[in-house]
Amino acid sequence: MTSTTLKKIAEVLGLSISTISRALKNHPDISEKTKQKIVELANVLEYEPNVNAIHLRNKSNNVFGIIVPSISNYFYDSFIAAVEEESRKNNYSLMILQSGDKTEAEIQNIKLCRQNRITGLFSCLSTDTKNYEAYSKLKELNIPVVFFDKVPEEGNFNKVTVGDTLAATLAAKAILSKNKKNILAFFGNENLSITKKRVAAFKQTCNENSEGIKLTILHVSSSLEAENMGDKLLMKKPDAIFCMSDEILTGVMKSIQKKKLNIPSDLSIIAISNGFIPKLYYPEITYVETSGYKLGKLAFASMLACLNGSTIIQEITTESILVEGGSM
Amino acid sequence: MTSTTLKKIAEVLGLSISTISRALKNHPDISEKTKQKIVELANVLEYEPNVNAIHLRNKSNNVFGIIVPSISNYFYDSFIAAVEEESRKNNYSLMILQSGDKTEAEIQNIKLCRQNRITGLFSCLSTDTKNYEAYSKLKELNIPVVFFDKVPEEGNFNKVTVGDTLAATLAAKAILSKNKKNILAFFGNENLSITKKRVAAFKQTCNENSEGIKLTILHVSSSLEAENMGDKLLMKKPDAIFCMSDEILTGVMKSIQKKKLNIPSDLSIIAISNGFIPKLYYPEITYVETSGYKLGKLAFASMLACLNGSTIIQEITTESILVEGGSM
DNA sequence: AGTATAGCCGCAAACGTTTGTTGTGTAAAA
DNA sequence: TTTTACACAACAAACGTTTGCGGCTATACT
Repeated sequence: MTSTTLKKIAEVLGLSISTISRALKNHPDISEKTKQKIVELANVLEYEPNVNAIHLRNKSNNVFGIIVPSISNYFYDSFIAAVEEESRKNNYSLMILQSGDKTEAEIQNIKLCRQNRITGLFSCLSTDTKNYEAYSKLKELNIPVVFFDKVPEEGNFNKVTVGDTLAATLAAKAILSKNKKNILAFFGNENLSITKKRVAAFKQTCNENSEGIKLTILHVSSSLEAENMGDKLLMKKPDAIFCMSDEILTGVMKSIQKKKLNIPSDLSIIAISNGFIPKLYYPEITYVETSGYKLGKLAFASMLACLNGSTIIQEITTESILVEGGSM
Repeated sequence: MTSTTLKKIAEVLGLSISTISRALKNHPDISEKTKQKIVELANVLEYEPNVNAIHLRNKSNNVFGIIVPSISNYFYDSFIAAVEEESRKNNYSLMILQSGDKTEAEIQNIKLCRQNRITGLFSCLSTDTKNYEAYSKLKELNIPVVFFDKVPEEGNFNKVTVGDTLAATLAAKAILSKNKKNILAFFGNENLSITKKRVAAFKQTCNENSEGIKLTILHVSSSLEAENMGDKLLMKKPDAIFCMSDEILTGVMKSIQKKKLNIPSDLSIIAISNGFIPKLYYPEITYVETSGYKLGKLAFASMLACLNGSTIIQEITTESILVEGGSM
């Protein structure tokens, strides 16, 4: 069975195609009686406009692209979920691409987006992407780009990020307020701006209240590495541990379980997280929330602003809150 | 800046549009010299074919739809990741929709797919979807549908599922081989075919080797419920626990950690899982693997078969393997 | 020299819309 | 009755491709 078109309806009713088109869009030029007849038949025949034809004609295709390192990630998932929700609400569809955190794949994806003449792009940079030329080209084509999470350090781009500084500060304060003295802080790849900001804020907060505090800062690049470092450094009896991400937290927690340490009596632990992983443990881990979902909503709003002609380059940051588990 | 079209290239070179089109597709009718000139200019001008025009002309749009209950789910994520990989490799794009496990949203999504004239649909049923009419309509329009994970119990549909029976059997055997006698088995919503199959297989395997075995079967519908049931039933000193899913496992594990029980000395635990959650604990939980990734690859192969005109209705099941952690 | 045969390329229609312009018929105003 | 106006609907072009068919030129064959 072939799908029904304006032409088919027109033939059945003995009217012209343009009349059908206008009737279906409730154009005032068409009389009520005619409209009724047309709408009725359209329903019977289950008319669905051909989006390709529409987009071809209108030179716009109502599709957003979205590039994430990986789709199997609770943070990006919830980001995507938020964008998807808003997109649907606003009659856009979504094209989701994974970069695998590789610059090459990222560029390939951008090209794919160009080919598909997307309306706008949400993108999260791969760890070692330093060249933003491909993005600049999109801007030349009048395709707005909103970066999220991992964003370019410079350049005139729209960015939405979690409040790294605030989040790390909150976590540090939570630790200090419990009078902890021997703090072990785990961070990720030190080249990422996200890491730099968190380290800086964490350090500063600790320094401001440094009365006999011993702070050890570690950089690890995987869950396994975090676990191994934990295995070594737990011997030194830290009384508080900070994990900058879920991935790190899972590694450290394995190390803690291995040693059968009790939380929070033997040591406290706190993380920056989206919330899923911390709630997996008992007691639940106290964390500073960085919501991918909220970030997604913000990103979408920023995108909409661009589409409505706003030329202001925005750099938005989400608020963070402390969510108490039982690990402090 | 406006994008370059065949027409533009044609004008610059003083050739006809059709010649450009053919040259770019390496049609034998066009001479090598002309081809070279054209390809060269196309590169300089960064020509990208307009997919909407192509799809309009060809009446096919190389987009697959994929409906999942939720995108924030490790199992579905890896399923999507696999399909996305294959799609890209085969020059398709993907339209990802979430049903939120609600029939209403599911139907809405199917409609969206129809509107976009997708090439094919991958769908996972919502828990209480009983009416497959919307899917039948797709088939009438010659749009192939491949169901995955949660599939219709009847009806002539293509389905790919994890090997529920085999997986549950493997898990039960693993438990029995360790000579456990007091088994607590957690299952999900008992209306789902997936649950029914797993319960049946698990029971049967236990019965076949039932020498003084006490088997308690529970149905829970959330992680929290699993945790609560665990809080109660752990008093009865089971020596082995089975969890049919990640969600249930996380609940039970909290309950176990709460009671500071030791795994595997106090009790053993085994789950059916994709593998992410079990590896979060120490010792890592032994599980029977049901890979969303593999399922995705299978689903895609099935879809391709449909597209190539195969009219055979397939019902494929993935193999499961036991992955040893330290929890048995 | 005349005809057949390639080799190379252009014409034009079609895919399904949208929309500016033009063309009817009828009713109200002059 | 003639003009003016308006309500309603049709015409046609355009969006960027693809592709069957036909046309032209030059070479090869009789």
